[in-house]
Amino acid sequence: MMNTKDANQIAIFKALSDPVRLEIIKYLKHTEHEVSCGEVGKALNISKTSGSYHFKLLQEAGLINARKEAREKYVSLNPATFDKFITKYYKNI
Amino acid sequence: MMNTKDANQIAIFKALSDPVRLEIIKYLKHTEHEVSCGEVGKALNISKTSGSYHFKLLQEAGLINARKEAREKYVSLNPATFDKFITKYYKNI
DNA sequence: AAAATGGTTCAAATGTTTTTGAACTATTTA
DNA sequence: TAAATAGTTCAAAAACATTTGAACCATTTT
Repeated sequence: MMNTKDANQIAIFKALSDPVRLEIIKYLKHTEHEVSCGEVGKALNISKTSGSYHFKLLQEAGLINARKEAREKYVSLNPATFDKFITKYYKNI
Repeated sequence: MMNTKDANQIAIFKALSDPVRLEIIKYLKHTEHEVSCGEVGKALNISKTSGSYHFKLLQEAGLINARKEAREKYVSLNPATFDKFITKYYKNI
């Protein structure tokens, strides 16, 4: 009764159901272009350890794109997932 | 940074981020017409206590409509919330 | 080369959600 | 009227998610 698709859907909904992660998503939505995890963390007052944890979850859910360049990790929203997934989910449930 | 709107959104995403509740939502999506909590619980093998808990959360998130008739409680999907909310959220984030 | 910076990882502590069983209310059936 | 049925509520237990701090790796700056 619980397949891989469901697991993905749940990962996405879980990712979206936390205030910190919602703030991150909002921040990324505003900025449009990619930003470093550090910038986001500072702006939203998240410790780097906690930030690391949340970015990982968002990444795993496919809600953000991440790219590591030397020391820094750059993240940006993956609008495709957020958008497409939701509509798709509602149609195929 | 966290308003009432956010709280509602989070309640909805939380509601959708649990396997049991997703099963319930799927069940309601299939049946189209209203069904009793007992029927759903039996079909999905959820204890009545646990069912009561999950139906309450879904209700509070506005994802289902519930109506009590004598002993039984009848529930049905509230497609408006599921549908409308998601699109709205993505546009106004 | 040393110190600083940006991130990750780990384990422990803390916090939140979910499940369970017992006790309960209200309604229906025998 | 007694027993059964449909749900709810409560508190405890179990499970899961999040935060914290210390230690770490790699890169950049001094």
